[in-house]
Amino acid sequence: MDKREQILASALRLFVEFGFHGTPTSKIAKEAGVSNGTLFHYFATKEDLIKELYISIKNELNQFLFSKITPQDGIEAVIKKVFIYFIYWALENREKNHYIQQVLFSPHIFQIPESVAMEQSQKHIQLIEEAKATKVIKDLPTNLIYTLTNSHLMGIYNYVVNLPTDEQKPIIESGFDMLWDMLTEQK
Amino acid sequence: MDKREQILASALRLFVEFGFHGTPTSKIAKEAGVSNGTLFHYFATKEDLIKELYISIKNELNQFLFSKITPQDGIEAVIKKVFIYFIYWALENREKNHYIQQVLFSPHIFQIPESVAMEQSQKHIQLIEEAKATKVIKDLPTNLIYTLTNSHLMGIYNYVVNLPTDEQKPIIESGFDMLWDMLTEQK
DNA sequence: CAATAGATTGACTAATCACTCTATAAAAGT
DNA sequence: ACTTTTATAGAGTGATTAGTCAATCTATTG
Repeated sequence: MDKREQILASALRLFVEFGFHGTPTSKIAKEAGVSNGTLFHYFATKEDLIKELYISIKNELNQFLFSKITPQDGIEAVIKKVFIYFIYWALENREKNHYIQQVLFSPHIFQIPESVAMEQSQKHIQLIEEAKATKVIKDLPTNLIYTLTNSHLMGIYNYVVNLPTDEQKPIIESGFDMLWDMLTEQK
Repeated sequence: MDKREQILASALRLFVEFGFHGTPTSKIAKEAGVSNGTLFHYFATKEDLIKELYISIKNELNQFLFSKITPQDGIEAVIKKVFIYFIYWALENREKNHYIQQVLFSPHIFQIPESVAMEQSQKHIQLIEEAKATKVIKDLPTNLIYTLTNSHLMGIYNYVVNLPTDEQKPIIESGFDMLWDMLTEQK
């Protein structure tokens, strides 16, 4: 792992444990095994570090999610895969998931340029639009569906994260079914 | 408003705008119109201030929610009222709602004693237990219902907060219906 | 009214921290 | 081989900040 990544990895661990305030750049550098100066060679400011860490995690997550879908998947299968694999990713990458939330509810979120935020949600928005267009799901505002899906995901995650591994799967599955029932017309 | 409350009010505003790190105690004191020393007379540490602000907001919210229910309300009506009024409270108290989330996804949350956290969720848990016992809602784990309800609430709030006032009500209403459908047996 | 307790002030301090700067080493380019 | 660029180190710095303290002011009480 190169120094830049080493720094990001240490920053992640420390920010999640001690918060942005509670984590001096010196401590990050130390834990990453680099000097103070090196940290500022890669990241001009601490704020930059916070921001780039957020962006890199988001990108990693998106790449992971969309690597799981195959061309022959129908829209429902795609959405289900994105849902299910998000939970598994979050469970395997708890710190990263926590970090995303931490930034989301902090003033640092305003440092993320609108364009970057858009780019990251774009593919998800497209999925919803497609599902709406093909009448698979209800005709609710796209943003409402997007927001509700995200919060439902966080809800399921928050519950299963405290469960023993073997009890997680059924909850995750029925978690998806609940959402799906909510988004599709009742027959 | 006495000085203690003045300090809490200023802290709220500044913490939400600039974050915990970005808000020096001196700035809080200044904005509250008290001296530095006075702030530390009421709150031994900055951490204490963060913690007590959180607890006071949570208590205020709970008191508000349960003041809305009347003895003749059935369990469904009670749950609906708690749901709907939470959204209205959050819309009227955006900073307070934001602050709660901010603490929730920060390391400061670990400063809140377990007992206080329990006390605050207890009444909500009881509602769910009662609804389950009277077979009004599905027999899912209470904690799962609690978590899903909370995240659904946040989802609805996040959506309606950007809407013009007159478009909020129908979304909030159908937001409740969606949740209710999810939690009750399909007929 | 005297005495005690609590409230308030603001200057002060010890510590911390983000970031700079200079020096050197390594890599890349020509 | 020589020059330029990039990477790394780590001591140093100026600014900031949480929290202290001694002094004064303001109720409250016996």
